[in-house]
This record gives sequence, C-alpha cells and structure tokens, in this order.
Amino acid sequence: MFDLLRAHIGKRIKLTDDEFRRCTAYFTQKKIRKRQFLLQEGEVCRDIAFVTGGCLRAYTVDHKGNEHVIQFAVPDWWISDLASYLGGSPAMQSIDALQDSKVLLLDRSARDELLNAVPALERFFRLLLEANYIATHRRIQDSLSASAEERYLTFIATYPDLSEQIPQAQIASYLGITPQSLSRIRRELMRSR
Amino acid sequence: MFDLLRAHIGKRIKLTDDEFRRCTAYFTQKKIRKRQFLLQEGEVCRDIAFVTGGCLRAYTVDHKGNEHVIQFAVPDWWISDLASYLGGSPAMQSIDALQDSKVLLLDRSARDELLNAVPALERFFRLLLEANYIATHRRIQDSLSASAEERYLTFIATYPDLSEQIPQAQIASYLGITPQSLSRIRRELMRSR
DNA sequence: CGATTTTTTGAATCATATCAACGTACGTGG
DNA sequence: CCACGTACGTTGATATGATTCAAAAAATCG
Repeated sequence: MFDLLRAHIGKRIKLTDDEFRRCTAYFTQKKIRKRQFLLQEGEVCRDIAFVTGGCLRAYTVDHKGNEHVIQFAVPDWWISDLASYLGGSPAMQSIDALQDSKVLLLDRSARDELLNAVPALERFFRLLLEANYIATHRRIQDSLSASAEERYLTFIATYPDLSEQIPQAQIASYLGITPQSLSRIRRELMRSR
Repeated sequence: MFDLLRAHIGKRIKLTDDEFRRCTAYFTQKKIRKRQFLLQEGEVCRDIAFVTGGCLRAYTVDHKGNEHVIQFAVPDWWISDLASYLGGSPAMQSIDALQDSKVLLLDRSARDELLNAVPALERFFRLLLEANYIATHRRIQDSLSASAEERYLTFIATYPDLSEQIPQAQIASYLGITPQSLSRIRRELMRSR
C-alpha cells in the first residue's frame, strides 16, 4: 500500500527501510469517490495528498462561474493548495476526484512531526516545493507564449496517459479553451497525420 | 539607506533595533543602470534583491524570440528567480532594470548566515515565499479567466504608480498582448469615461 | 533642433468563443 | 433486452477579440 510512496521518495533521496517504516505512521489512507471533494474553496487546506490511485483535479471558479483546472494528479503525484496548506489561509482552489481515487494524506502537524522524526525528509519536501514552483512558472510562461494547439501538444507530450484517461472537457479547461475548440484542434491534428 | 527594508520587514514581523542592525551586515547595496542585467537566463541566481529605487523586471524569452514580463519590481518589492535561487538550478528568467535602480542583495550563503544570526527572520522569509506563491497562482487564475481589458484594469488597480512609470510595451508584455492591442484597449477605456 | 523611441491608428487576417444542433456511448429501470 | 435519459464529443455558422503589417503622430533624448 505504501510501495508507490516508497519508490517516489526513493527516487529523490536516499532513505533506509527503517526510516521509511517510521514515515508510514504519519500518513492516513483515504478513498475518494468520483465527484467527491478533497478540499473546497474557502476551507483551510489541512492535508497534502499523495495519489496512489485514480485521478484528481485542482480548480478555481471565476466570477463568471467558469471552472479552470489548475492541476491534475494521477498516481505518483501530489496535490493540495500549498499556499493554504503552508500559510493557513483560506484555499483559493477546490480539489475533487475525476474518478474513484485513493490518496495518502499528510496533515500539517503530522508533517511537522514527520520532519522531526526523519530529518532526511526536509530535503525531500524542499525539492517538492521547488518542483511545484518550477511547474507553476512553466505554466505561466506557456500560457503567455503558446497557442492553444501548442499548449495541447505540450500537454499530451508531458502527460501522455492523462490525455486518454480524463474527459476532454477537463483538458480544455486546463488549457484555457472551450471543449469545442479542443475538439477542432484535435480534428486538425488528426487530419495532418 | 536601510530604512525602507526596516519598514518592510517591520510590517511583517516584530524585530528589535538591535536585531535589525545585525541584518544589515548581510546585504550589499548595488546600483543597476537602465538596461543592465541583474540576472541572465541560464546563470544560477545567486541573490534575491530588495528594490530601494527605480524599477526592474523579470522576463522570459520564448522560442519565437518574444519577451514575456513575469514580474515588475519597484521600491519595497523583492525580485529574483526563486526556483533558481533556492534550488541552484539555471535560471529560466532574466532580470534587468527599466530605469536606473538601487537594490539590496542577499546571496544564498549570506541568507543562511543571516537566518542563524537572526532566527526571527525565518518567519519573514517563509511569509515572503508564501506571498510569492499566492501572487503566482493569482496570475495563472487571472490569465485563464480574464480578458485583456480586465487584466489591464486589474493591473492598474494593483500597481497604480507602475502604470505611469514604465513603457506601455512592457505592460503589454506583462499582460500577454501586443502594444497595439493595449493602446486600443486604453483608447476604449478613455472614451467610455 | 534633429534623431530615435514610443504610441497610436487603420485595414486585413487569424484564433478562439459562442450558440445551437446533432451524434454516440453508457447505464438504469421497466 | 430494450428504451430512455444523461453525459460527452462533434460540427456548422457566426461573432468577437487580438494579431499583423504598415504607416503616421507624439514624446523623449542628446
């Protein structure tokens, strides 16, 4: 049950079996049904979630009522509203499940204790934060410089599995275009090969 | 010379005069001429800069050669490529001065020593990081949900002074539109009031 | 003052949105 | 097993917003 997390951390830092065994105590497993919320806008984000099954999304709702997907998370990924989790401020995002999913939750106090118990993880969480930073900035850059078609191609190149698993309307929302436009872009791409 | 920094930190955390006096030793002041670089893409970002005069910008260059402004910084603001600064990775952004400017630089080792010397600042830098996070996410949200005109209005509401100080072409680049489009948007806004 | 940069304007064009309709797949209750 | 409803994707026609290219006007600098 913790194998995926073990491998995930192991890829980034060295961790003895004993150290990892101590880690597991701080996580709680949770099933999340399709359409169920893990976090709703306005709440304080108590946990960061490591996905072990299914698929979740983080999104915001703008003043016109349109949803905008910020991030998807499939197994081996983390998801949360970090600004809220770290700062204790109300979340600007919501997180829900696109499919029945399984996550390992680490709440803030558990994280503090975990870092005391296994200091080697300090580095791991710093790396995680930096990766999140970089991904976020890459998204800004991308949205400023690339056309919808280019963004779609980047998306399927970066997340090849995702593009088949999740509804097209969700991908369109992630790309910042309408589902109709995405459908047309896909048609043109088919045609040209 | 450090008054602005003193006030800036004082607004966020309590700091005794003595503690602050110790801080100043870790910063180095630097003048940056208009068009001069503080950081070039590909370098490792050694410093975070607190702006005490003038105006700087962080930007990226896309594969078509277009510049995209990520952030402006005027007095009382910080600027750097945080992912590079924290992670030691090559910077994805460049930073240069739009006007003759003055900054206080804090390089990574100075920052580590400073945090040892004045632990109260841990909290300050954590808040800084979170603020950066939130600003970044707000930008993504904004670019996904708002029209160019709305984004411009948000911009002048958020940075009223900036919109007069810096060339329109730079603002257009920040908003992700052409200077021509910004000019037209401004014309329409004038007309309607 | 002239030279250079910045901003504005016009016309044509392109990308994406919008509105409305239709097609297809899937699952549920009869 | 079929009929129906629901969710998802596609298509067409048209509208809108922003870009591009070219040029003129205005502002700034040495």
